[in-house]
Amino acid sequence: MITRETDYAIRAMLYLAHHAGEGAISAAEVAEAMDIPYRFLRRILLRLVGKELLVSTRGKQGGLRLARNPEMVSLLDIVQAMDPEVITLNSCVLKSALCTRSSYCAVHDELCRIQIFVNAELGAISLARLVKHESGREDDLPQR
Amino acid sequence: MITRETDYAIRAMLYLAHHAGEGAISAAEVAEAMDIPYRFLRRILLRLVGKELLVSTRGKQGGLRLARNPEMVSLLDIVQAMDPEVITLNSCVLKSALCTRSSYCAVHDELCRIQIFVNAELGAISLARLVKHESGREDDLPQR
DNA sequence: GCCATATGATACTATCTTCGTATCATATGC
DNA sequence: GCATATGATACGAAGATAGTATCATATGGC
Repeated sequence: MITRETDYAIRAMLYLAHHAGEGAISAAEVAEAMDIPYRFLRRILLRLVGKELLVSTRGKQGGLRLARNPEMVSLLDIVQAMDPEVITLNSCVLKSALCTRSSYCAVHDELCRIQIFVNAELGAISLARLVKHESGREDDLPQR
Repeated sequence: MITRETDYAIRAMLYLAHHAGEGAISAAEVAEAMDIPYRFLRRILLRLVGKELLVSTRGKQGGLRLARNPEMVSLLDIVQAMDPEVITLNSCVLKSALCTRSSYCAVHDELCRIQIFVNAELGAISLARLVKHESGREDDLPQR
């Protein structure tokens, strides 16, 4: 399950992707536009900067920008930046050694197979693609 | 994420599938064989009975049996019996009305698409298939 | 230089979920 | 009648989640 924290991270990245090339945008603006608690968002953005998905500039006129082109950032990048394990189907997919039921587990194999597909799909969804899909409905876009 | 509770439910169902046609098996035996805390398992089995995936008989010589053939029980059935929401990628997949960011959300659409695939895959994995896959390794099977 | 504005870093807290235990009631075969 | 089995709930500890608070630091404009 994607947590609300990760959901906020995706929304924030999407907002910045919508306004890519417009210079730095403040956390306050993102919080306001995307309806995210400001202080909570601050901590999330800090993490995204740490994971090098965003770059920040401090001081007046400072703010956040995408570190890469929207084409080069996937949902998987964001999800993994926020929590490397959050979307796994089952803990044994990651930590197979912990599955003590037997040395071979058919469930594990099946879940791994599905997990690989899910990760591939998330990896194929770029911010650019999401922005493009939403651009068909200008009314609903978050405006500055 | 599949919780440990759901994981235990799958293990228990698998054990009962392995021994389908052998009459009722007690919760104590399943707990012992599958290394699951007995009282915790009791509550899980109660739920599986309530969801009509298992049938129970009380009293001496009582216990649990699969309510259907192993071919007719999928991982999706078990997961949904334990927690209808647990495996969803994002809460907005289920409760789209709660997604207030905008009336249209590209992320929602993408996640829904992946979720549908995951559910279809889980629905296609029957207990019979899992038992068959494990049967190639008799050493690892839980024996009575 | 000073100050408003911006992020960096981290500590704290309330609530919810998860995992597991405990208790008592009820049914049944020998 | 008693050992053995499930039915139904209540309870509790630990961890995750969601959000708040505080202080430090950097920077542009006056």
